Amino acid sequence: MQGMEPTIQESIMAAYEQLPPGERRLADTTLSRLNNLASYSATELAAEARVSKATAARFFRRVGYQSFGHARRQARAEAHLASPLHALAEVNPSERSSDALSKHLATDIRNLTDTFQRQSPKHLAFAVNLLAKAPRVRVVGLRNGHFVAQHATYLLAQLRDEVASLPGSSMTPAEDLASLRTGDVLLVVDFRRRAALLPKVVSTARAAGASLIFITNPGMSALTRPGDITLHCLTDGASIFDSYVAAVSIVNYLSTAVARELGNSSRKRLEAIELLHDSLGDIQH
Amino acid sequence: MQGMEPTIQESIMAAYEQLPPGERRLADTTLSRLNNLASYSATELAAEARVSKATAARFFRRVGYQSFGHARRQARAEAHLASPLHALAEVNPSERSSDALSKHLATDIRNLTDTFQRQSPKHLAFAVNLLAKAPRVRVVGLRNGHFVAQHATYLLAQLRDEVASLPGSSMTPAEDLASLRTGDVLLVVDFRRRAALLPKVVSTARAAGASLIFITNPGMSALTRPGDITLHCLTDGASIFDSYVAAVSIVNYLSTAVARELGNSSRKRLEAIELLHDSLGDIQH
DNA sequence: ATTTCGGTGAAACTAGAGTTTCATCTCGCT
DNA sequence: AGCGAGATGAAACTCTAGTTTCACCGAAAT
Repeated sequence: MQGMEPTIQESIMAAYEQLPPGERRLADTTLSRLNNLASYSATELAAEARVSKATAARFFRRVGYQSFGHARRQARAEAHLASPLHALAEVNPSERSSDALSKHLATDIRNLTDTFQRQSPKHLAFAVNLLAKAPRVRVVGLRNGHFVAQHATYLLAQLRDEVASLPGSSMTPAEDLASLRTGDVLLVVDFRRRAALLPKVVSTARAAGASLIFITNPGMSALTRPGDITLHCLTDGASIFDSYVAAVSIVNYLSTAVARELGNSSRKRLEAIELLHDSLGDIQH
Repeated sequence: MQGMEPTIQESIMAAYEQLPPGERRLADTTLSRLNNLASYSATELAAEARVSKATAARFFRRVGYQSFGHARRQARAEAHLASPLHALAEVNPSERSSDALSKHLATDIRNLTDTFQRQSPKHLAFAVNLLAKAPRVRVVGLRNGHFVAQHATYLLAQLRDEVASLPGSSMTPAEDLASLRTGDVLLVVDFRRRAALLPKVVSTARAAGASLIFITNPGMSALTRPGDITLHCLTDGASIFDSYVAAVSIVNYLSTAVARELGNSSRKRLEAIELLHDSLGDIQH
């Protein structure tokens, strides 16, 4: 670990004994705010320690930083390390080779939490209601979104009738789209690097009077119109590939909520499917 | 609760739909920094969202604050109120919230962390090496595992040649399986409620001398044999449906690691695919 | 007692952050 | 096409936070 620059705390503690009284008070208040130091201004810290701004400026220089700004920047970097996410990511402290693994995990946890944090319960409830009550539900997702769309279709089809992925077995989605009517729902999975086909699908469905629900990442709003429901899912990847963990999680949540809303009817349907699979020997228990 | 001033998040979300594109990007970066928003300057946020400082100033005014300074002050007040990560607090057994959304999120975070915790770096590295170096890679997943298998195929096919999902376009996987030889890899996605077909696929591949990598949940080992690689993914759902978030995350991680292992060759392939898509007008940028 | 020297705050100074203005651009609408 | 309405960035501007200067103070040393 040699050659590593010291943390703020280490820098301050190293100098602590040599500090004059005023600066020592300042050191104390600084240390006590260490976790979110970056959100305090030098002036505030100075006031808290009952010293002048001048002393504050000198203090941060004395303990080794070029300026308060430098100390603050490092403080923020450290705060990031000390965050709960990082702690969780350190699942295996013995392994130093698991660095990429920790980073990956941290990224996905962040995607999940940030995604759910920004969901509006109202929008979610509205989406669930549509998915439960619409005469037909169609799901479309291309390229990156395709597998998410398939998952959604698979789950919803266990709960209710008239759920289908499109394009279905046929090559083009035209026929499937043609069957859409007012009141039907099109669930659109639309991620970065959208396929060129998608805008046409969407506008066709819109023209047919279908309600639209989008699962998309922030910054992809070009296809949406007022009245649509948009559920934003973060897709930041730790490396070259985007991560669709949050989208999969949202799909699961939506499906669960649809099941709850449908109540008995969906339960019966699930049981019927179960029975069918059993009699076909389709599943190994 | 009436008369209570809205939180930063609420303020932003309320205006979110009406925001122009630039300000919306800014809203996204702001929301993603919500935890320690106070430690960022408006200039930094603006740079992150690739908008001008002017837009940043307008943004905070538009969402209802007198100035950025007011927003920042409130952000710090909230940060001290709200737990570091509201959601993560719900993970531990205090369990005071009956909120379905939090429970769902907590379950998926637990799935992720527990899944990564139990991965052996050695097994992972071995799997990555196989996926990178094998002459052919085939991926199979049925029912619940199908969409995960598709995702894996989609990602790996961008990195190397000879990756395919099976069953492919044909109805039965027999022909695809027939082409497997010693040294090839079969990636098997095998979750609870396995389809009856899967054991046959696996035994055929084994007979052909292919190496087997399993992505499966704990307690499904019936198909594995010594020498296979098994990556266990938790699939506990918060409610009726199992959650495949951890599996999707592992697939992403594996693919990323394969890309790293292949280095230049995979980079070239990615670029070639990119170029191809562009020339086909397949993607909207 | 005098000198010296580091600590300190007031105030001048500077730098940089935040705001405002204004010209440009891009839509949607006639 | 032509015309608003709104979005946006560059640059001017303002203001505040941070730094520096400088005079003063008090304690230790002579």
